[in-house]
Amino acid sequence: MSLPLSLHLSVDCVVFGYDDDGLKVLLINQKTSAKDDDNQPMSQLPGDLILLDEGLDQAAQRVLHELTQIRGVFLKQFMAFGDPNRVKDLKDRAWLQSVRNLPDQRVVTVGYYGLVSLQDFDPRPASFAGGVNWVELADVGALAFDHNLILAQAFGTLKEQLESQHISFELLPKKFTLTQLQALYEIVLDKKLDKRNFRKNVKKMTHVVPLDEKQTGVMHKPAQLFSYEPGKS
Amino acid sequence: MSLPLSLHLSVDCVVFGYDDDGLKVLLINQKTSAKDDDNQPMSQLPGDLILLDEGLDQAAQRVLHELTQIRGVFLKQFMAFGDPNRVKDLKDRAWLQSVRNLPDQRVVTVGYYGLVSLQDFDPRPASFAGGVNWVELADVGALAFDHNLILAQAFGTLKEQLESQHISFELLPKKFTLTQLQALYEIVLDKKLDKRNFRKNVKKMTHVVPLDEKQTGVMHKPAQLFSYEPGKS
DNA sequence: ACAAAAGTGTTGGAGATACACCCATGA
DNA sequence: TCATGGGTGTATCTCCAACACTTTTGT
Repeated sequence: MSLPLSLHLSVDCVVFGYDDDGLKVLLINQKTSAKDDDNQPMSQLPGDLILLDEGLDQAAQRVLHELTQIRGVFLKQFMAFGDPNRVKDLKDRAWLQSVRNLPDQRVVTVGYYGLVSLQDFDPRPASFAGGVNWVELADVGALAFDHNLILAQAFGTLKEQLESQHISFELLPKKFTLTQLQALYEIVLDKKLDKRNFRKNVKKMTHVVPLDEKQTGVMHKPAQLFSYEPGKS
Repeated sequence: MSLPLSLHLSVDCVVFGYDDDGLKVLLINQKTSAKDDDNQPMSQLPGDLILLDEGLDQAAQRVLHELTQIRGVFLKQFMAFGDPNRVKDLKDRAWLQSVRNLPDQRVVTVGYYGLVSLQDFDPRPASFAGGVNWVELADVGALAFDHNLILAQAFGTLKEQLESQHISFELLPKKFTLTQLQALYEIVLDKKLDKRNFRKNVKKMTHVVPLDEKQTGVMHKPAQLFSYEPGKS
């Protein structure tokens, strides 16, 4: 039986991005040390150790910014992952040894999920520290550590909280059409919705307000634009 | 800016217990060192540091058992608490110094909520390491560290998940009446429910099955007993 | 017989679902 | 004028809320 000892704590951010193509997740490539064998580098969620004097939410914002240049997005804690062997897998050892002082130290991580509008936020993050990619959810392959598990849990949480928490608007441009909002719901909830009924429901949401503005440059009847007003009711 | 350093990780368990008197939470008294000034000892949630080679869920079960003799209850992680100052408050320093090797070390904690039936589980825990008490939710005073916050969050989570997660049955005896089930719902959700409508809804839950058994020893019409069958649908 | 909680159906209203056509724009 | 998605109302059904009396036991 081992003593209670110190360990490392990290945050990992599962950032979902949405545009008309669908729902994507932000992944970074591990920078493989130059001399490394060049199988393609492994992908992982943006995450890193927390600093000694910062809070968890703060750490998540900092780490995401440092690794991807994205700043100030909605990020919410959803679960801690503490399997004692979660960073012990063979496939992950080389990379850990190249970046950590104590590569064998146990690491517990706190998962955050984040939401971004790819359209007007356009966080095409400066490639830095490897590479940063938006990957379609369906195209996500094997990730480092237990990051596939973390991603799956984050997506589950997103589904659960989409309706109750007003978070859909984080994924949309500031000005959006009802069709965009509906498409987002359909993707996340993975079911088709009826247009008229959907709009009836949106009319009841007092925090979704119509703007005096319409879509332009489309080759069909331009849609009314709406925006999200968190203040309202 | 400080370096990423090791820190301590703990688990804290918010164990709710239910009987006909209502909903209670399990608290322990901090063992004050003998020479200590004897203001009444401070109460806290059962919690302790995790060991180096155990998972989080496992740690929660172990810690709860060590501190309260309770074993094998439903425990579910709900949130990590990582404010860098959460164990730095003056009121908590004396106790930390008496029990920890590194009393100044930052501690991040993972919160678990648990559910127990006080009736047939009857976990009147052996008094050990101070004292163990079931305290009515309304009577909970100031707790050590940020434990009031943790308790509040746990109760919020319980409310949210009571209906969706089949967890009400953890709080009831193995054999229960529909009136008991309804009373539990009324306490947790803090609203009165209609008896007939409630029973209509329960009839739809295929995992609540009637037994060939009735209440005995009551001075009124004895109620049908039911039990929870997790297997069913 | 009485007290005390168990058990049981019906009705009305609100909210959800299903469904099809005309409209404004750019090409 | 045509193609494309935007925008709108009604009928039905399901689900939820409200409501009161009879039954069984112990004393």
